[in-house]
Amino acid sequence: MESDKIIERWVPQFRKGLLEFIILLRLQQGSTYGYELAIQIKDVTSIEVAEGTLYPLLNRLKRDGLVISEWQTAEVGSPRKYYEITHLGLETLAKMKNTWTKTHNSILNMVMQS
Amino acid sequence: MESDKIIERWVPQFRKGLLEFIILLRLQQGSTYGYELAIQIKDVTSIEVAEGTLYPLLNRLKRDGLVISEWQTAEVGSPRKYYEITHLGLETLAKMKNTWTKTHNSILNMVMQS
DNA sequence: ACCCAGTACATAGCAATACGATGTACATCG
DNA sequence: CGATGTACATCGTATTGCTATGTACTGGGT
Repeated sequence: MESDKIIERWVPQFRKGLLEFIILLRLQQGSTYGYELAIQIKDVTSIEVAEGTLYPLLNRLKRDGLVISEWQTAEVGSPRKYYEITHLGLETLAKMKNTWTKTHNSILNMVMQS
Repeated sequence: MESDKIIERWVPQFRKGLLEFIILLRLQQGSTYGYELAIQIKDVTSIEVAEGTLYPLLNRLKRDGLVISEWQTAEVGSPRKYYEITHLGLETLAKMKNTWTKTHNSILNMVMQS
C-alpha cells in the first residue's frame, strides 16, 4: 500500500481524543454552538470535523459534565445550541494540556535523536 | 464524574494512532524486538504499552509493509522477533511527523490564545 | 526440588470513537 | 422553485488500545 493511503487511515485514529481536547480549548475562550465550532476548528487547525463526529462528541462532553448547553432562538435562522465549559471541564482541560505537553516533549526527543 | 476518571478514559483514546508513530520513530534508529521496544518506550516517553496492544500493533505495521520482521535465536533465552523499518515505513513516518507538527502548532495557537 | 519473577510472543473479547451516510427543518439567493 | 447554506441529529462500520489469559523458557532464592 502507498503511504498516502496509510496516512488516510491513520489520521482518524490520530485524532481520537484530540478533538475533545481541541473543543475544550476553544470553549475555554467562550461559548459557541456546534456548527460554528466546526468552522472555527477548521479555520484554526485545518481539521475538518464531520458532523457525525461533532454532535455525538458534544453530547458526550455534556453527559460527562464538561460542558453545559442551552438552546438559543432568534427571529431568523435555526435555533442554536450553545455550549459553555464548566468548572469540571476546565479542570479536565488542564490535565489534558499536561498530558499533551509531556507527550509532545517525548516525541520531540525521539525526533531529535533521529 | 471527577476529572481524574475522565482523563483515565481519555488517555487510551488520545494514544490511538500515536503508538504507531512512536514505534516507527524508535525503529528509525535501528532494529529491535517487541519486548525491548515496550521497555524503551516506557523509558523515553513514560508510556506503558500493554503487550496486548504492542504485538497486534506490530503485526499491523508488518501487514501494511511499514516494517519487516525476522526471528533471531540465541543459545540462551527465548527467540526474539526483530523488527526493521522499511522504505515505506520511513516515507509514512515522514508524513506522520508532518501531521504531528501541524497539529501541535494548531494546538499551541489555541493554548496561547487562552 | 519447588516456586516466583522475568523474558518473550501471542490471541480473544470489550469499549470507545471518528466517520460516512442519511435525515429533518428552515432560510436565502439566483 | 431548485440549489445552497445553516443547524442539529442518529445509525452502522471500522479501527484500535487494553485487560485477561495462555504458552514457553530462564534464573534466583530457599
